[in-house]
Amino acid sequence: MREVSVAGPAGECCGSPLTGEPLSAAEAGEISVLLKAIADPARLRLVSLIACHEGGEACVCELTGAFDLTAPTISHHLRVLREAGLISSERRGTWVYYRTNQGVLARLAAVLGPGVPAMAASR
Amino acid sequence: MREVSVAGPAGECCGSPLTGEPLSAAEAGEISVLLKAIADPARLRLVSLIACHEGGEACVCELTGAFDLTAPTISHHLRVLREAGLISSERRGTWVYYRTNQGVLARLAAVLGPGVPAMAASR
DNA sequence: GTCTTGCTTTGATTACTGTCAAATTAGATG
DNA sequence: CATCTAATTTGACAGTAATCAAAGCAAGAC
Repeated sequence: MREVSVAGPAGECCGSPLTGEPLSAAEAGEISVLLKAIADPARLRLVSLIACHEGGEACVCELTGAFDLTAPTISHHLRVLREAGLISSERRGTWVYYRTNQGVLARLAAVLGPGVPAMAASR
Repeated sequence: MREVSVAGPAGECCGSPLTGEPLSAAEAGEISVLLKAIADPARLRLVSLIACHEGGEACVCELTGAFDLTAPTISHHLRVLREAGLISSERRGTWVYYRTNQGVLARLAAVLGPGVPAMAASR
C-alpha cells in the first residue's frame, strides 16, 4: 500500500504544500502531531496569549487567570504544547516563563496556506 | 472568569491573529473545531490529496487506494472533514466527488501565520 | 529549619476518537 | 425485478485525551 508517498522532485505544480503536491504519509504524520497539539480551545488560546504577551513570553500565573480551568489542567496543556515543540519553558526564580517557537508555527501556517509557496522556509 | 475576551477594536498591534492580539474564547472554540478536524494524519492527507487532484476534486475511489484503511474508515474521515466545513461533497452518478473549501483552509493558515495580516480576508 | 507561593506530577474518572466488520443505501446495468 | 459496484451507516471495541483533587517539588521569605 501507501501509494502517493514521496511525489515528484518538489515543486511540479503550484507551490503550496496542501494544494501543490500531496503530503506524503510521513509528512502528514509529523504535521498532524503539531496540529493535534494545538487543536484544542485551551491550547490554542494559550499559544495566542503567550505570543501576544509583551516580550513574547508569559508567566504561567499570567495565563491561568484567563481560563475556567484548574492550574493542573493548564499545566497539562502547556506540557502538551511543549512536548510538541510549539512552545518552550524557562524557569526564572519562582516563576516559569513560556514563549512560542515561531518557526514551528510558521511551518504549520505554510502547510495550510492555500497559495503561498512558503513551506520551504521553515523545513 | 473569561478575562481576555474580545480585545481591542481589531488591529491594535501587529496584525496577525496569533501574534497580534489574543484569540477570544469564542474564536478559539471555532478555530479549534477546524483544527481538530484536520489534526489527523489520514484527514490531513485526504485534504491534501483532494486539493492537489486535477480539477480540484477527487472521487472517493481515487482516495481510498492511498491508505491502509478500509473504505468505511475513509468515509468516516471524509465525513468529519465535511461536517467541519473543510470539504464539500457532490454525487455524480455512482461516484461521490469531494473538493476542498479554500476559504476555510485560508482562515486556518491566517490564524497560525506568524506575521501575515491576512485573517480579515476570510472572516 | 518552617512557611508560603508557584507550578508540576500522579491517579482516577469520564468522555471522546479511530478502526473495523457487517449491514445498508444509491445508482447503473442487465 | 435482480444484480453489481460505490459509498455510507451502524455497532462494537480499544486506545486516547481532558479534567480535577490530592500530593509533590522548587524557590524565596521568615
